[in-house]
Amino acid sequence: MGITDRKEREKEELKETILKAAKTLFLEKGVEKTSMRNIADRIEYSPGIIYHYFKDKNEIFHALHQEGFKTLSEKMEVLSVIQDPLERLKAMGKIYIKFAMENPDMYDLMFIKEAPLCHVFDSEKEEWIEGGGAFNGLRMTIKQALADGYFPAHESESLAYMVWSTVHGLVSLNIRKRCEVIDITRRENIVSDGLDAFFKLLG
Amino acid sequence: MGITDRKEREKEELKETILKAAKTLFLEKGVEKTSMRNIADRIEYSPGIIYHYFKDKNEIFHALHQEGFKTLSEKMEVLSVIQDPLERLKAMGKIYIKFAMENPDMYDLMFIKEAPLCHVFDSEKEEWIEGGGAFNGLRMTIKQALADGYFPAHESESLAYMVWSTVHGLVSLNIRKRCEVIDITRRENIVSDGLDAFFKLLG
DNA sequence: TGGAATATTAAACAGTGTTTAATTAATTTT
DNA sequence: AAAATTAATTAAACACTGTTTAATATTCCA
Repeated sequence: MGITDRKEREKEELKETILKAAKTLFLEKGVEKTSMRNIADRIEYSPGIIYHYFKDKNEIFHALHQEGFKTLSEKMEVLSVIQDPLERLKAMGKIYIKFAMENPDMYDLMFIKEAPLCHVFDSEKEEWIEGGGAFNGLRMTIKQALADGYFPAHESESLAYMVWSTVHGLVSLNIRKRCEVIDITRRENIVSDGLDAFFKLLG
Repeated sequence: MGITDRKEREKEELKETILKAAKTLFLEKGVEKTSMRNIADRIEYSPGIIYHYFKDKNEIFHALHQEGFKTLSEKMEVLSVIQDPLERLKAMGKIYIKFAMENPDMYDLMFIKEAPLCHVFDSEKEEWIEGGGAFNGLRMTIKQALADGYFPAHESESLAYMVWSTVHGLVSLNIRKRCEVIDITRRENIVSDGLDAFFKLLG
């Protein structure tokens, strides 16, 4: 039946409209400072309607959260052509940081904010699927590096976490404006300079 | 005159009481979820009174912020006896992480949350004094390390930022519950294991 | 066309940070 | 000591917030 299909589509459309408006506002003025009424105003509907499409504000957040991970993992796809694990690792770091610096609010949503993660993995103890997939790419690369003789005496899981921590630290301190302590002449490029320093350390 | 002094002291006392109540609640249920009425309830005063001692909620946050930095810098004092810069750097990392893991909510307040930093350095462009002091200790240690021949071809500012980023990343990903991606058998000790991996990389 | 289902809304509820004017208490001045 | 002044404290209000409810408008199918 094409009719029910179209109905479904139209329903999906409004859902999409809500999501788009929410995204704009969330990334513009932050999640906390965006109210349901703000979203409703923007799409020219009453606030109540949103609750027909999303359980609550957190569910909207969660939908955008997933969207962000999809975008990031798409950007990581180009890595498959890089054979050398160390080179791939470095390229990975660059992509990660580029994504974070180009979409700071989305990065914030994905990795810094706290609110709604319970939503993400608490349900059915499925352990944060999106994030797990992304981290697995890093883990595999590290494992291959170890197998190829890089980083002797290291162990994959803690090394992978440490690598992730470094790139996350570089961008999150910057996003959350803790870089005021950095020498002003170095501040502008401190994130990529820090990444280079890390690469130098990796060898 | 002792009388005005005592008055001053009594005034300070209520301020201290507010601060203590706010701290308890902030660290118990988070800053966002603690309302001014909650604080007022706890000290058995009306909500309005708080505004006689603090401009707004942010100012309370800021006061606790400073307190956290004082505590952390006190813990760093023992470092002065360590001569070798690399050893001192490692000890620094351990203290930093220990502080963060023992006071996750305070750490969150100091380095992860975003709200009130404008308060901290925007006033008089004095550039985030507390944080600057703490970072300077790291910077000095790194500079000494470079002077002593450690980390050849590295440069102090970006290296210092990278080191800070790594330890911050290690703890902040953990505090903000992004460690669900880590192998469950390794999860409990992943922060200190990650730190060890970093130390191994430093040499 | 009438009845059922759905979409949408207006209104209410309990909460928020903050400001205001009023009230109580303390201090100083007469 | 009494009155006037100042400070401390409060109750009430304002304009918000997320969410729920019952009522209304719209659409669909028989």
